[in-house]
Amino acid sequence: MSTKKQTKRQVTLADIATLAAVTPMTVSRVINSTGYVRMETRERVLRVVREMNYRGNGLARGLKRQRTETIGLVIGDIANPFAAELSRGVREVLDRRGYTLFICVSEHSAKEDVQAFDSLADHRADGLIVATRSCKNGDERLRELIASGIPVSLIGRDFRHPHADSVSADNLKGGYEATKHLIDLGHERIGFIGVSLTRSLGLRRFQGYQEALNEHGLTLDESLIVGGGGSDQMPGYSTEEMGFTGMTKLLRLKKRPTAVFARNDFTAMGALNAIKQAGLRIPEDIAVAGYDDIPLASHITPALTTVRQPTREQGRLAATFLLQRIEEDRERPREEKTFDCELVIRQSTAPDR
Amino acid sequence: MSTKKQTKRQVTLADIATLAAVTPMTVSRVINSTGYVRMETRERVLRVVREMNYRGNGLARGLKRQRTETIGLVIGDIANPFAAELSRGVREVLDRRGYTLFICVSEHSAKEDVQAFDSLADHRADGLIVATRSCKNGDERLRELIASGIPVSLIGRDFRHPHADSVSADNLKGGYEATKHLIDLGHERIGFIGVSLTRSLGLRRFQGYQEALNEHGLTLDESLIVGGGGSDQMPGYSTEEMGFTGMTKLLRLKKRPTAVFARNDFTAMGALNAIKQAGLRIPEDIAVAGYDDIPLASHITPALTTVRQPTREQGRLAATFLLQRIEEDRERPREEKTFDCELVIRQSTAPDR
DNA sequence: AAATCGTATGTTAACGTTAACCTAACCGGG
DNA sequence: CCCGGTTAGGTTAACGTTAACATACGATTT
Repeated sequence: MSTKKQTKRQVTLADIATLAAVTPMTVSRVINSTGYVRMETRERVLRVVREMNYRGNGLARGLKRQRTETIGLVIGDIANPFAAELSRGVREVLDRRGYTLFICVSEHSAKEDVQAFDSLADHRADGLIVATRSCKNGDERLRELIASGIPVSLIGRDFRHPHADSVSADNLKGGYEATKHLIDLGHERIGFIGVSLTRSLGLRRFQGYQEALNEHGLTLDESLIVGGGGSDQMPGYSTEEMGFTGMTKLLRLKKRPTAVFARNDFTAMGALNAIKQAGLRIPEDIAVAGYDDIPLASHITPALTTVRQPTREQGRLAATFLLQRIEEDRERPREEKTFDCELVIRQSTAPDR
Repeated sequence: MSTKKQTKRQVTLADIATLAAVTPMTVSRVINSTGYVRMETRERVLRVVREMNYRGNGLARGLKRQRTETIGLVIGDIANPFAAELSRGVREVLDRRGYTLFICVSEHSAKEDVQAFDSLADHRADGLIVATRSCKNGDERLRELIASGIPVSLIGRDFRHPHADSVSADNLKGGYEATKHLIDLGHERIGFIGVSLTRSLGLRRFQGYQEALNEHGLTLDESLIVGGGGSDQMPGYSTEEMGFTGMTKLLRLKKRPTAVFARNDFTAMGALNAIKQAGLRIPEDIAVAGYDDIPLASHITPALTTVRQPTREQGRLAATFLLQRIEEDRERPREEKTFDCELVIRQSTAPDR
């Protein structure tokens, strides 16, 4: 009835108990719907709970129960549609099972990666889903956390551990397929935009590109590999910039490529733009393939040929693995699943000439 | 040295204390670098801490200290570049001050909005930053949380409260400016893509559109208002679809518009695509303006005329307000700031005819 | 009529950490 | 040689919740 000036101390079970003339335990029972409580008592308690605007203290509850019903998701780049779709898949599963998802963003820096792990572990999340790129410090800390008993599920992270489940897409094969598609169309000078030759050669889709060239008797021309300019850790949203400058560089070559494969769709869109501004046509003059099949890919002109990975499924499965480990057997050996990617052919690729 | 099978019970301060032959309090002092501890003791404790792979329990610490050094950010759509940029601004400030950010996503549903608030409140986040669209239930719960003493900072949310700080951009003016720009170019039939006339007329940028038409003696033609098709709550990433179908509808009109203003850049890009596929040129046949200035906007052909809001600044300021309220005066009256938007004129708009 | 059972509570003791207070040794100055 | 201050700890009692156990009473069952 009267609004309390409850600014200093929070309302506790004990406060409710006093006002409802019962013990804290009874209030606890009412709130959690456990044990026996007489209907009349229940209602009296609930009335006070509402009147006092009581909020349970998750810290105390978690401390006592030794679980928080909370899962942490660590992603590298929040602007990335891939991360968005992933988190939807994760949430689909968690929501149904009554878990809350907290997302931490590490913006692709190793330091923040470790910080994110620590925050979530310290707040006693019941489990972690990690979707950031591997890095030495991060992997090291992850190993410690797993050793200390926190269930961990990995998505597309290049890190194996006997007690961490792992989900990924076969990006090597995806990169291979996209490149093979271009080769099958008759292209022989195929550029790759988005890796720097001095680092980040671990990128799976780039390895697929190399493999496809190899297998089809084409030699890798280093002048056709561009991108990864400044930092290798740049957040995804600026990769269209990389696509643009990379493509611009390729267009200035004496013998420019007739096709390019971009490390992701944003990069591809930057490339598309560079080609258009140079007055060339896609796919007639230069064919372009991307990776990820972001929603926009089919909504631009020309629609982008790209590689789709089952992103939401990866999120769902990672969450499912994690919950199994949490609720069933924390000690079981790791589950692992690699999804196939699917080449989506649209209008941005066509035969050479 | 030897790896413990620490799977059941977590390592606690008391465990460390026993092994280091001190009391838990001393270990606590070492870990928090408070009070007096002899160098030798400190090192002995730290050695055990490392050996046992000890992790502090944030729940217990938070319970005791009555603060968790954690801030919750609630956003509606994780795929939205706006949300991404916002969270960067927030994080910039929080990181510097030693706070951890947990992000909750509510996918634009009222129920999930409330759930997100509750999760964060129950886990005793020290404060909340709310960047979701207003809804009745959400506003109601927010009021309760604020009443129960949780500091809240709002971003672009249509909800006022005497004790919640608020940051926003003047989207009405932004919508007005964009529309005026089109009018100044001589356009008289200007479409709007992205609202349904039966609901969501509260959209500020649409109100700006209406106002601009009014002030320049143009009558609002309802057949030029399209979009908002199915759910009004659709996640942002599918809005390019809305732009495409909306624009397609406009193109089929007997008297089609010579310019369109889209509610956001994704919608604008969908519209761009529809126009191109219809064989028309931008901006010669139809001028297009978007809203938000997402990174991609300047990287497409034609580069998109759009309205930029200082997104990162909004995040920074919301976080700053929140920390002030948390650390200085929880009772102070609300701070409020509305940022100006900036019309960014690129190649997608040109004079009529 | 005693034994048994289901219902409706209350009591106690943690969960892991730390603020606040207390003790004791040591050091230099008057 | 005693006093006050610094250093290096230890002790106690919470923070808010709940699992486990204990109690009490009426209703059956034997």
